[in-house]
Amino acid sequence: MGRERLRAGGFRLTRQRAAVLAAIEGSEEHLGVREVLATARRNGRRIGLTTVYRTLELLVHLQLIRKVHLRDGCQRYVSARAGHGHHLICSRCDRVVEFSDCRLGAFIQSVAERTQFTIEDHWLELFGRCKGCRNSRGRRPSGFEEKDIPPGRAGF
Amino acid sequence: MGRERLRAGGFRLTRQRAAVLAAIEGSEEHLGVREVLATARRNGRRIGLTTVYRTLELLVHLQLIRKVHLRDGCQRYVSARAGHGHHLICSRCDRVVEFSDCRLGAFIQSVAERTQFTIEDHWLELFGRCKGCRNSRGRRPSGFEEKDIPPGRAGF
DNA sequence: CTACTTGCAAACACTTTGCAGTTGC
DNA sequence: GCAACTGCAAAGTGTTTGCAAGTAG
Repeated sequence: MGRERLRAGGFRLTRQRAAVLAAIEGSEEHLGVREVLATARRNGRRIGLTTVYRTLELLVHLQLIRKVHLRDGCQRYVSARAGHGHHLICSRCDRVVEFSDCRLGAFIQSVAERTQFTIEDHWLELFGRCKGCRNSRGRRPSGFEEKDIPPGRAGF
Repeated sequence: MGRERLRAGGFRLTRQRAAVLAAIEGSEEHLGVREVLATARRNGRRIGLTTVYRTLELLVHLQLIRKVHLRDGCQRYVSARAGHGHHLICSRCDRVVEFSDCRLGAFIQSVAERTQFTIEDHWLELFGRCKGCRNSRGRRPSGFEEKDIPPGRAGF
C-alpha cells in the first residue's frame, strides 16, 4: 500500500524504505528513530541512521506514517493507516491508542471566526493512564515533578 | 505575580529569574530558549544560557509559563497567564494565539469509556494562516513540502 | 546507464552536568 | 553566613550535511 504511494510520488522503492515502513507498520507501539533503526536491522536489513531520518521524513510527507509528540517533545512515529490520527498516550507506559472521531468541526469554525485565521489542520493528544497503569504509583516524569518539595525548601 | 509563586515554592527571586519571566510575559509571541536569553540580555541583564534552561524548567513547573510545541517538535514558551492554554499557530509566521474554550469534555469522557483510560490532560493545537499571512505564498515548511514535484520526478 | 539513494564521517544544534564563584535572604 | 543560585566549559544527545559509492528502474 505504501509502495504505490512511493511510486506515485516519483520515489524509488528501496529495501531501506520498505524496511522502515515495515518496522512501523509492524509495531503496535510508536517507535523512535533509534527503534526504527534497530527493528529494521533486526529484520536483516542493512541500513544506516541517516537513511532512517531521511526516510521517516519522506514517509511523513507521503502520509504513510505520522509523528507523535510526547510531552517532552521527543518525536516518535506510528503508521498512518489507523485513521485520522489523534492519540491517547499513557503517561506511564507510553502506550499509544489512536482514535479518529474528534468532532471538533463546530468548535474549529468558531475559533476561525473569532481569530480571523484560516484553520488548516489540528492536532489533539490526550494523556492519561491506561488500564494497566492506572493504579501504579509514579509519574514517569519529564524530570523533576517526582521530587517532593520539603517544607520551606527547594527540592529542585 | 510570579514573585509570590516563586517564594511560595521556596525558591529565591533572583534577577535572572525575574528577567526570564519578564521576557516571556512581555512578549506577544512565544519565545524560544535563545530568544529568551537575547531578550533578557537586551534588557540589561547578565545571564547565561544554562540559567535560562534551568529557569524555564522551573517556571513551567510553577505553572507561570507554558510550553508550546510546534509541529517540528521545537519547544517554545509563553506566559501561562493567558488562560487554559491551547494554541492556534500560524503555519507561516508562527504567530501564536491562545484560546481556552475547547469544550472537549463530553468527547473526552466518551474516549475514556471506550478505551478504559483515565484521562488526565489534553493538548490541542490548531494550525492555519493568520489574517496577515492568509494570502501569502509559501508554507514555511518543516523542510521540503515547498518544493514542487516535477512530473515523474522526485523533487525531494 | 544514469539519476536517485545510501551510509559514513563530520559538522551542527540543542540540552545537561560538574564545579568554582556569587548572591539572596 | 550559608545554602541556593549562577555561569562557564565540557560532555552528552539528537539531527543534518557533504560526498563517494551503490542501486532501482
